[in-house]
Amino acid sequence: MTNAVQSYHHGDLRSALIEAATARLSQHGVDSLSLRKLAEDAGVSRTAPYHHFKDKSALLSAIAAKGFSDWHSTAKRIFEQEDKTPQERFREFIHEYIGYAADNPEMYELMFGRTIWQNQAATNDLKDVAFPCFQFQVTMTRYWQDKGLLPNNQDALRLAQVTWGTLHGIARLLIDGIYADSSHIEEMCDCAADLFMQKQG
Amino acid sequence: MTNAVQSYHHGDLRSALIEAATARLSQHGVDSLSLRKLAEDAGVSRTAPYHHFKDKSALLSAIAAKGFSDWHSTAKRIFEQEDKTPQERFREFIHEYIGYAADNPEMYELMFGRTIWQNQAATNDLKDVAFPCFQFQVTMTRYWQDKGLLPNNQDALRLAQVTWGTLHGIARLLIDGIYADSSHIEEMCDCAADLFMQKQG
DNA sequence: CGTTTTATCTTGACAGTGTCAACATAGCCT
DNA sequence: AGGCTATGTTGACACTGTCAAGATAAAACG
Repeated sequence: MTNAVQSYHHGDLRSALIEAATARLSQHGVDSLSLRKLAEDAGVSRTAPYHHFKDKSALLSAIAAKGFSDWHSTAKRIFEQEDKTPQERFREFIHEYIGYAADNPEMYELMFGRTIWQNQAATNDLKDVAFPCFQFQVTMTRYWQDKGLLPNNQDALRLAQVTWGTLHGIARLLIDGIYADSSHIEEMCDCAADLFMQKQG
Repeated sequence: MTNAVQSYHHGDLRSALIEAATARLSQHGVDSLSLRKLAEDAGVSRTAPYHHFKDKSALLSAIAAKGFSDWHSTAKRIFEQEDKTPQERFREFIHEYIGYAADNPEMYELMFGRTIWQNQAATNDLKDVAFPCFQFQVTMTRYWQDKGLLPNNQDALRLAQVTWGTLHGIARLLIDGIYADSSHIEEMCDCAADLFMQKQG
Protein backbone atom coordinates (compact mmCIF):
# COMPACT_ATOMS: atom_id res chain seq x y z
CA MET A 1 0.00 0.00 0.00
CA THR A 2 2.20 2.79 1.31
CA ASN A 3 5.22 1.46 -0.52
CA ALA A 4 6.38 4.22 -2.83
CA VAL A 5 10.16 4.42 -2.61
CA GLN A 6 12.19 2.32 -0.21
CA SER A 7 13.99 5.16 1.53
CA TYR A 8 16.08 5.06 4.66
CA HIS A 9 13.42 6.76 6.70
CA HIS A 10 10.06 5.10 6.63
CA GLY A 11 8.03 8.25 6.95
CA ASP A 12 5.23 7.10 9.20
CA LEU A 13 6.46 4.00 10.92
CA ARG A 14 4.41 4.52 14.04
CA SER A 15 1.13 4.36 12.17
CA ALA A 16 2.35 1.51 10.00
CA LEU A 17 3.24 -0.52 13.08
CA ILE A 18 -0.12 0.03 14.71
CA GLU A 19 -1.87 -0.84 11.48
CA ALA A 20 0.13 -4.01 10.99
CA ALA A 21 -0.37 -4.94 14.62
CA THR A 22 -4.12 -4.44 14.47
CA ALA A 23 -4.33 -6.63 11.39
CA ARG A 24 -2.21 -9.36 12.89
CA LEU A 25 -4.08 -9.11 16.16
CA SER A 26 -7.49 -9.88 14.72
CA GLN A 27 -6.14 -12.73 12.63
CA HIS A 28 -3.59 -14.52 14.76
CA GLY A 29 -4.25 -13.34 18.27
CA VAL A 30 -2.34 -11.28 20.76
CA ASP A 31 -0.01 -14.08 21.74
CA SER A 32 1.53 -14.45 18.32
CA LEU A 33 2.23 -10.76 18.09
CA SER A 34 5.95 -10.11 18.00
CA LEU A 35 7.75 -6.85 17.49
CA ARG A 36 10.09 -8.50 15.01
CA LYS A 37 7.28 -9.72 12.78
CA LEU A 38 5.62 -6.33 12.91
CA ALA A 39 8.88 -4.68 11.92
CA GLU A 40 9.14 -7.08 9.02
CA ASP A 41 5.57 -6.31 8.01
CA ALA A 42 6.47 -2.65 7.91
CA GLY A 43 9.63 -3.41 5.93
CA VAL A 44 11.93 -2.20 8.63
CA SER A 45 14.61 -3.68 10.86
CA ARG A 46 13.97 -5.45 14.17
CA THR A 47 14.78 -2.60 16.51
CA ALA A 48 13.29 0.29 14.58
CA PRO A 49 10.02 0.12 16.57
CA TYR A 50 11.93 1.07 19.69
CA HIS A 51 12.24 4.60 18.40
CA HIS A 52 8.47 4.91 18.51
CA PHE A 53 7.52 2.75 21.48
CA LYS A 54 9.33 2.30 24.75
CA ASP A 55 8.73 -1.44 24.64
CA LYS A 56 6.29 -4.03 23.43
CA SER A 57 3.80 -3.19 26.13
CA ALA A 58 3.71 0.42 24.96
CA LEU A 59 2.83 -0.66 21.44
CA LEU A 60 0.05 -2.89 22.71
CA SER A 61 -1.23 -0.04 24.86
CA ALA A 62 -1.41 2.19 21.81
CA ILE A 63 -3.54 -0.35 19.98
CA ALA A 64 -5.78 -0.85 22.98
CA ALA A 65 -6.16 2.93 23.29
CA LYS A 66 -7.65 3.01 19.82
CA GLY A 67 -9.98 0.20 20.79
CA PHE A 68 -11.18 2.12 23.84
CA SER A 69 -11.70 5.22 21.77
CA ASP A 70 -13.82 3.28 19.29
CA TRP A 71 -15.85 1.56 21.97
CA HIS A 72 -16.44 4.80 23.83
CA SER A 73 -18.00 6.24 20.67
CA THR A 74 -20.20 3.20 20.20
CA ALA A 75 -21.37 3.32 23.81
CA LYS A 76 -22.21 7.00 23.53
CA ARG A 77 -24.11 6.47 20.30
CA ILE A 78 -26.26 3.79 21.90
CA PHE A 79 -26.83 5.74 25.08
CA GLU A 80 -27.83 8.96 23.36
CA GLN A 81 -30.55 7.57 21.09
CA GLU A 82 -33.37 9.96 21.92
CA ASP A 83 -36.00 8.00 20.01
CA LYS A 84 -35.69 4.93 22.20
CA THR A 85 -36.78 4.31 25.77
CA PRO A 86 -34.13 4.00 28.47
CA GLN A 87 -35.03 0.35 28.80
CA GLU A 88 -34.54 -0.28 25.10
CA ARG A 89 -31.19 1.44 25.22
CA PHE A 90 -30.21 -0.51 28.29
CA ARG A 91 -30.92 -3.83 26.60
CA GLU A 92 -29.23 -2.70 23.41
CA PHE A 93 -26.16 -1.68 25.33
CA ILE A 94 -25.86 -5.11 26.89
CA HIS A 95 -26.23 -6.89 23.58
CA GLU A 96 -23.77 -4.54 21.89
CA TYR A 97 -21.20 -4.97 24.62
CA ILE A 98 -21.24 -8.73 24.48
CA GLY A 99 -21.50 -8.59 20.70
CA TYR A 100 -18.43 -6.40 20.44
CA ALA A 101 -16.47 -8.79 22.60
CA ALA A 102 -17.66 -11.81 20.66
CA ASP A 103 -16.90 -10.20 17.30
CA ASN A 104 -13.48 -8.87 18.30
CA PRO A 105 -12.24 -11.36 20.84
CA GLU A 106 -8.56 -10.59 20.41
CA MET A 107 -9.08 -6.86 20.66
CA TYR A 108 -11.25 -7.31 23.72
CA GLU A 109 -8.65 -9.56 25.28
CA LEU A 110 -6.03 -6.91 24.67
CA MET A 111 -8.13 -4.03 25.98
CA PHE A 112 -9.35 -5.73 29.13
CA GLY A 113 -6.68 -8.36 29.61
CA ARG A 114 -3.94 -8.32 32.18
CA THR A 115 -1.24 -7.89 29.56
CA ILE A 116 -1.40 -4.13 29.51
CA TRP A 117 -2.85 -3.51 32.96
CA GLN A 118 -0.88 -5.65 35.34
CA ASN A 119 2.04 -4.22 37.30
CA GLN A 120 0.81 -0.70 36.65
CA ALA A 121 2.19 -1.21 33.14
CA ALA A 122 -0.56 0.91 31.62
CA THR A 123 0.72 3.93 29.74
CA ASN A 124 -0.59 7.35 30.66
CA ASP A 125 -1.82 7.68 27.10
CA LEU A 126 -3.82 4.51 27.62
CA LYS A 127 -5.27 5.66 30.91
CA ASP A 128 -6.29 8.96 29.37
CA VAL A 129 -8.51 7.11 26.91
CA ALA A 130 -9.61 4.17 29.04
CA PHE A 131 -10.62 5.99 32.21
CA PRO A 132 -13.24 8.22 30.60
CA CYS A 133 -14.57 5.04 29.04
CA PHE A 134 -14.90 3.50 32.50
CA GLN A 135 -16.38 6.69 33.87
CA PHE A 136 -19.02 6.62 31.20
CA GLN A 137 -20.15 3.30 32.57
CA VAL A 138 -20.81 5.01 35.88
CA THR A 139 -22.62 7.88 34.20
CA MET A 140 -24.92 5.48 32.39
CA THR A 141 -25.52 3.52 35.57
CA ARG A 142 -26.57 6.64 37.45
CA TYR A 143 -28.92 7.55 34.61
CA TRP A 144 -30.54 4.12 34.66
CA GLN A 145 -30.90 4.39 38.40
CA ASP A 146 -32.69 7.71 37.98
CA LYS A 147 -34.98 6.17 35.39
CA GLY A 148 -35.85 3.40 37.81
CA LEU A 149 -34.30 0.59 35.79
CA LEU A 150 -31.66 -0.19 38.35
CA PRO A 151 -32.01 -0.16 42.15
CA ASN A 152 -31.72 3.34 43.53
CA ASN A 153 -30.49 2.32 46.95
CA GLN A 154 -27.08 1.33 45.69
CA ASP A 155 -23.98 3.44 45.27
CA ALA A 156 -23.61 4.23 41.57
CA LEU A 157 -19.95 3.35 41.46
CA ARG A 158 -20.44 -0.04 43.12
CA LEU A 159 -23.42 -0.80 40.95
CA ALA A 160 -21.48 0.17 37.84
CA GLN A 161 -18.66 -2.11 38.88
CA VAL A 162 -21.07 -4.98 39.40
CA THR A 163 -23.10 -4.53 36.22
CA TRP A 164 -20.01 -3.95 34.14
CA GLY A 165 -18.39 -6.88 35.91
CA THR A 166 -21.27 -9.04 34.78
CA LEU A 167 -20.85 -8.05 31.16
CA HIS A 168 -17.11 -8.41 31.44
CA GLY A 169 -17.41 -11.82 33.02
CA ILE A 170 -19.85 -13.14 30.45
CA ALA A 171 -17.64 -11.79 27.68
CA ARG A 172 -14.62 -13.53 29.09
CA LEU A 173 -16.37 -16.82 29.66
CA LEU A 174 -17.41 -16.69 26.02
CA ILE A 175 -14.10 -15.56 24.63
CA ASP A 176 -12.00 -17.96 26.63
CA GLY A 177 -14.33 -20.83 25.82
CA ILE A 178 -15.17 -21.61 29.43
CA TYR A 179 -18.48 -23.35 29.89
CA ALA A 180 -20.26 -21.08 27.47
CA ASP A 181 -20.43 -21.08 23.73
CA SER A 182 -21.51 -18.43 21.29
CA SER A 183 -24.74 -20.18 20.33
CA HIS A 184 -26.63 -18.74 23.28
CA ILE A 185 -25.28 -15.21 23.43
CA GLU A 186 -28.62 -13.50 23.00
CA GLU A 187 -30.28 -15.60 25.67
CA MET A 188 -27.50 -14.86 28.12
CA CYS A 189 -27.77 -11.14 27.44
CA ASP A 190 -31.51 -11.18 27.99
CA CYS A 191 -31.09 -13.18 31.15
CA ALA A 192 -28.62 -10.63 32.48
CA ALA A 193 -30.91 -7.74 31.56
CA ASP A 194 -33.87 -9.44 33.24
CA LEU A 195 -31.83 -10.06 36.36
CA PHE A 196 -30.76 -6.43 36.64
CA MET A 197 -34.28 -5.12 36.13
CA GLN A 198 -36.11 -7.61 38.31
CA LYS A 199 -38.40 -5.15 40.03
CA GLN A 200 -39.47 -3.69 36.73
CA GLY A 201 -40.38 -7.11 35.37
CA MET B 1 13.30 -31.41 51.18
CA THR B 2 13.12 -34.54 49.09
CA ASN B 3 16.83 -34.40 48.35
CA ALA B 4 18.33 -37.59 49.72
CA VAL B 5 20.82 -38.85 47.17
CA GLN B 6 21.39 -37.19 43.83
CA SER B 7 20.69 -40.20 41.68
CA TYR B 8 20.20 -40.37 37.95
CA HIS B 9 16.50 -40.89 38.31
CA HIS B 10 14.72 -38.28 40.33
CA GLY B 11 12.11 -40.56 41.79
CA ASP B 12 9.06 -38.32 41.77
CA LEU B 13 9.80 -35.61 39.30
CA ARG B 14 6.19 -35.09 38.32
CA SER B 15 5.15 -34.10 41.83
CA ALA B 16 8.30 -32.06 42.32
CA LEU B 17 7.58 -30.08 39.17
CA ILE B 18 4.02 -29.33 40.16
CA GLU B 19 5.16 -28.34 43.62
CA ALA B 20 7.85 -26.04 42.30
CA ALA B 21 5.46 -24.59 39.76
CA THR B 22 2.80 -23.88 42.36
CA ALA B 23 5.33 -22.12 44.53
CA ARG B 24 6.71 -20.04 41.68
CA LEU B 25 3.21 -19.30 40.46
CA SER B 26 2.02 -17.66 43.64
CA GLN B 27 5.19 -15.66 43.98
CA HIS B 28 6.18 -14.54 40.52
CA GLY B 29 3.08 -15.03 38.42
CA VAL B 30 2.14 -17.30 35.59
CA ASP B 31 4.02 -15.31 32.99
CA SER B 32 7.41 -15.83 34.56
CA LEU B 33 6.88 -19.56 34.75
CA SER B 34 9.33 -21.36 32.50
CA LEU B 35 9.88 -25.07 32.14
CA ARG B 36 13.61 -24.54 32.30
CA LYS B 37 13.49 -22.75 35.64
CA LEU B 38 11.19 -25.40 37.04
CA ALA B 39 13.57 -28.09 35.89
CA GLU B 40 16.39 -26.26 37.60
CA ASP B 41 14.32 -25.97 40.78
CA ALA B 42 13.84 -29.72 40.72
CA GLY B 43 17.57 -30.23 40.08
CA VAL B 44 17.06 -31.79 36.72
CA SER B 45 17.94 -30.99 33.12
CA ARG B 46 15.91 -28.76 30.80
CA THR B 47 14.08 -31.44 28.90
CA ALA B 48 13.37 -33.87 31.69
CA PRO B 49 9.87 -32.44 32.26
CA TYR B 50 8.88 -33.60 28.79
CA HIS B 51 8.82 -37.17 30.02
CA HIS B 52 6.02 -36.25 32.40
CA PHE B 53 4.12 -33.57 30.50
CA LYS B 54 3.42 -33.34 26.80
CA ASP B 55 4.26 -29.66 26.80
CA LYS B 56 4.15 -26.56 28.95
CA SER B 57 0.41 -26.24 28.62
CA ALA B 58 -0.04 -29.75 30.00
CA LEU B 59 1.93 -28.85 33.11
CA LEU B 60 -0.11 -25.71 33.64
CA SER B 61 -3.27 -27.73 33.18
CA ALA B 62 -2.17 -30.12 35.89
CA ILE B 63 -1.67 -27.27 38.33
CA ALA B 64 -5.00 -25.73 37.42
CA ALA B 65 -6.67 -29.10 37.90
CA LYS B 66 -5.52 -29.13 41.49
CA GLY B 67 -6.87 -25.62 41.90
CA PHE B 68 -10.28 -26.68 40.61
CA SER B 69 -10.30 -29.67 42.87
CA ASP B 70 -9.56 -27.47 45.89
CA TRP B 71 -12.14 -24.87 44.94
CA HIS B 72 -14.78 -27.50 44.33
CA SER B 73 -14.30 -28.74 47.88
CA THR B 74 -14.57 -25.23 49.29
CA ALA B 75 -17.73 -24.51 47.32
CA LYS B 76 -19.31 -27.73 48.51
CA ARG B 77 -18.40 -27.04 52.11
CA ILE B 78 -20.05 -23.62 51.98
CA PHE B 79 -23.12 -24.90 50.17
CA GLU B 80 -23.75 -27.78 52.51
CA GLN B 81 -23.73 -25.89 55.81
CA GLU B 82 -26.98 -27.13 57.28
CA ASP B 83 -26.95 -24.66 60.17
CA LYS B 84 -27.16 -21.60 57.95
CA THR B 85 -30.02 -20.24 55.89
CA PRO B 86 -29.81 -20.47 52.10
CA GLN B 87 -29.47 -16.72 51.97
CA GLU B 88 -26.55 -16.74 54.39
CA ARG B 89 -24.84 -19.42 52.35
CA PHE B 90 -25.51 -17.52 49.15
CA ARG B 91 -23.86 -14.40 50.48
CA GLU B 92 -21.00 -16.39 51.95
CA PHE B 93 -20.42 -18.10 48.63
CA ILE B 94 -20.12 -14.78 46.84
CA HIS B 95 -17.68 -13.42 49.38
CA GLU B 96 -15.64 -16.61 49.36
CA TYR B 97 -15.48 -16.70 45.57
CA ILE B 98 -14.19 -13.17 45.25
CA GLY B 99 -11.99 -13.67 48.29
CA TYR B 100 -10.40 -16.75 46.77
CA ALA B 101 -9.65 -14.87 43.58
CA ALA B 102 -8.26 -11.89 45.45
CA ASP B 103 -6.11 -14.05 47.71
CA ASN B 104 -4.79 -16.27 44.91
CA PRO B 105 -4.76 -14.03 41.88
CA GLU B 106 -2.17 -15.98 39.94
CA MET B 107 -3.89 -19.29 40.54
CA TYR B 108 -7.22 -17.81 39.57
CA GLU B 109 -5.71 -16.35 36.44
CA LEU B 110 -4.33 -19.74 35.55
CA MET B 111 -7.55 -21.62 36.27
CA PHE B 112 -9.89 -19.25 34.45
CA GLY B 113 -7.49 -17.59 32.04
CA ARG B 114 -7.25 -18.19 28.36
CA THR B 115 -3.81 -19.79 28.66
CA ILE B 116 -5.10 -23.28 29.27
CA TRP B 117 -8.54 -22.97 27.67
CA GLN B 118 -8.01 -21.32 24.32
CA ASN B 119 -7.70 -23.38 21.15
CA GLN B 120 -9.25 -26.38 22.86
CA ALA B 121 -5.88 -26.73 24.58
CA ALA B 122 -7.49 -28.02 27.76
CA THR B 123 -6.37 -31.50 28.73
CA ASN B 124 -8.96 -34.18 29.29
CA ASP B 125 -7.64 -34.52 32.83
CA LEU B 126 -8.34 -30.84 33.33
CA LYS B 127 -11.83 -31.04 31.90
CA ASP B 128 -12.62 -34.01 34.13
CA VAL B 129 -12.00 -31.85 37.19
CA ALA B 130 -13.19 -28.48 35.93
CA PHE B 131 -16.52 -29.47 34.39
CA PRO B 132 -18.02 -30.92 37.57
CA CYS B 133 -16.92 -27.69 39.20
CA PHE B 134 -18.88 -25.71 36.61
CA GLN B 135 -21.82 -28.05 36.92
CA PHE B 136 -21.92 -27.48 40.64
CA GLN B 137 -22.53 -23.84 39.94
CA VAL B 138 -25.66 -24.84 38.05
CA THR B 139 -26.75 -27.14 40.85
CA MET B 140 -26.43 -24.37 43.39
CA THR B 141 -28.25 -21.94 41.14
CA ARG B 142 -31.18 -24.31 40.77
CA TYR B 143 -31.29 -24.74 44.55
CA TRP B 144 -31.33 -21.00 45.13
CA GLN B 145 -34.08 -20.68 42.57
CA ASP B 146 -36.12 -23.27 44.44
CA LYS B 147 -35.56 -21.42 47.69
CA GLY B 148 -36.80 -18.21 46.07
CA LEU B 149 -33.55 -16.33 46.27
CA LEU B 150 -33.10 -16.15 42.53
CA PRO B 151 -35.82 -15.59 39.90
CA ASN B 152 -37.64 -18.80 39.09
CA ASN B 153 -38.66 -17.80 35.59
CA GLN B 154 -35.15 -18.15 34.22
CA ASP B 155 -33.40 -21.18 32.80
CA ALA B 156 -31.03 -22.48 35.46
CA LEU B 157 -28.12 -22.85 33.07
CA ARG B 158 -28.44 -19.31 31.72
CA LEU B 159 -28.87 -17.91 35.19
CA ALA B 160 -25.85 -19.83 36.40
CA GLN B 161 -23.81 -18.47 33.53
CA VAL B 162 -24.89 -14.93 34.33
CA THR B 163 -24.39 -15.09 38.10
CA TRP B 164 -21.10 -16.88 37.74
CA GLY B 165 -20.18 -14.44 35.00
CA THR B 166 -20.75 -11.62 37.45
CA LEU B 167 -18.44 -13.12 40.03
CA HIS B 168 -15.91 -13.97 37.37
CA GLY B 169 -16.05 -10.45 35.95
CA ILE B 170 -15.66 -8.76 39.32
CA ALA B 171 -12.79 -11.07 40.14
CA ARG B 172 -11.02 -10.24 36.92
CA LEU B 173 -11.54 -6.51 37.22
CA LEU B 174 -9.98 -6.74 40.65
CA ILE B 175 -7.14 -9.04 39.71
CA ASP B 176 -6.20 -7.20 36.56
CA GLY B 177 -6.40 -3.87 38.32
CA ILE B 178 -9.05 -2.43 36.03
CA TYR B 179 -11.06 0.31 37.61
CA ALA B 180 -11.48 -1.55 40.84
CA ASP B 181 -9.18 -1.98 43.78
CA SER B 182 -9.21 -4.39 46.66
CA SER B 183 -10.26 -1.82 49.25
CA HIS B 184 -13.95 -2.20 48.39
CA ILE B 185 -14.24 -5.92 47.84
CA GLU B 186 -16.83 -6.51 50.54
CA GLU B 187 -19.02 -3.68 49.32
CA MET B 188 -18.91 -4.96 45.78
CA CYS B 189 -19.85 -8.45 46.92
CA ASP B 190 -22.79 -7.15 48.92
CA CYS B 191 -23.90 -5.00 46.00
CA ALA B 192 -23.86 -8.04 43.73
CA ALA B 193 -25.78 -10.12 46.24
CA ASP B 194 -28.37 -7.37 46.66
CA LEU B 195 -28.76 -7.06 42.93
CA PHE B 196 -29.36 -10.77 42.47
CA MET B 197 -31.89 -10.93 45.27
CA GLN B 198 -33.78 -7.72 44.51
CA LYS B 199 -37.27 -9.06 45.00
CA GLN B 200 -36.38 -10.50 48.35
CA GLY B 201 -34.98 -7.19 49.61
C1' DC C 1 20.22 -65.45 37.41
C1' DG C 2 21.08 -62.91 32.81
C1' DT C 3 18.95 -60.38 29.23
C1' DT C 4 15.93 -57.28 27.17
C1' DT C 5 12.60 -53.91 27.28
C1' DT C 6 10.97 -49.58 29.03
C1' DA C 7 10.90 -45.37 31.71
C1' DT C 8 13.55 -41.75 32.71
C1' DC C 9 17.18 -38.35 32.27
C1' DT C 10 21.05 -36.16 29.57
C1' DT C 11 23.41 -33.09 26.11
C1' DG C 12 23.11 -30.77 21.64
C1' DA C 13 20.68 -28.09 18.64
C1' DC C 14 17.27 -24.89 16.49
C1' DA C 15 14.15 -21.20 15.83
C1' DG C 16 12.12 -17.95 18.10
C1' DT C 17 11.61 -13.84 21.45
C1' DG C 18 12.48 -8.80 23.73
C1' DT C 19 15.88 -5.61 24.37
C1' DC C 20 20.35 -3.07 24.81
C1' DA C 21 24.63 -0.85 22.73
C1' DA C 22 26.99 1.12 19.06
C1' DC C 23 26.90 2.95 14.62
C1' DA C 24 24.71 5.05 10.10
C1' DT C 25 21.78 8.09 7.68
C1' DA C 26 19.12 11.98 6.54
C1' DG C 27 16.20 15.71 7.41
C1' DC C 28 15.88 20.16 10.00
C1' DC C 29 17.55 24.44 12.24
C1' DT C 30 20.69 27.94 12.92
C1' DA D 1 27.70 24.93 5.55
C1' DG D 2 27.66 22.72 9.84
C1' DG D 3 25.78 20.45 13.63
C1' DC D 4 21.72 18.49 16.15
C1' DT D 5 18.33 15.20 16.44
C1' DA D 6 15.06 11.89 14.86
C1' DT D 7 15.11 7.75 12.86
C1' DG D 8 16.92 3.42 11.08
C1' DT D 9 20.71 -0.25 11.00
C1' DT D 10 23.56 -4.42 12.47
C1' DG D 11 25.49 -7.10 16.30
C1' DA D 12 24.91 -9.24 20.46
C1' DC D 13 22.88 -11.29 24.71
C1' DA D 14 19.94 -13.90 27.56
C1' DC D 15 16.07 -16.17 27.55
C1' DT D 16 12.25 -19.22 25.88
C1' DG D 17 9.80 -24.00 24.20
C1' DT D 18 10.74 -28.03 21.91
C1' DC D 19 12.76 -31.81 19.06
C1' DA D 20 16.38 -35.58 18.17
C1' DA D 21 19.71 -38.75 19.65
C1' DG D 22 22.20 -40.96 23.08
C1' DA D 23 22.97 -42.56 28.25
C1' DT D 24 21.41 -44.79 32.36
C1' DA D 25 18.87 -47.40 35.64
C1' DA D 26 14.97 -49.84 36.95
C1' DA D 27 11.56 -53.20 35.90
C1' DA D 28 9.95 -57.19 33.25
C1' DC D 29 10.78 -61.45 31.39
C1' DG D 30 12.99 -65.78 29.90
